[in-house]
Amino acid sequence: MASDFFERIYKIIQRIPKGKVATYGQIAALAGKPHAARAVGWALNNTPPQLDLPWQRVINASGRSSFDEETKRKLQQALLKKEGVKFDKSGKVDLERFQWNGK
DNA sequence: AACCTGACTTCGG
DNA sequence: TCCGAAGCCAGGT
Repeated sequence: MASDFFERIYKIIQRIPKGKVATYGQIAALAGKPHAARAVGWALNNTPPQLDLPWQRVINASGRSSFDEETKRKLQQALLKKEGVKFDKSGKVDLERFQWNGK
């Protein structure tokens, strides 16, 4: 578990400012592995809750929540809305506007 | 080492 | 918009 890759991912996610979002692929790229989007998802799914990571700010390349269950999608959207991120009717985020620039 | 699964992404149809 | 297939990475249900 204690791989550098994970450490980098955690740090990167913690750098995402409130009111902004990032995609799995983007995080993977910042972590040094442009094609490890899936691994990022795996990492998040296995992240200890006590780390208090803003996981809600991580969404897929379509600007949507990747959860199957609607209850979880709603939760994620609710948390983001509270931070100022807006969703359209279909539950999509305007990435052009809310995606974190990486700085 | 091989095989499977997954909070992914991209391309076609 | 929706679905399937292929490519990619890490860990082991």
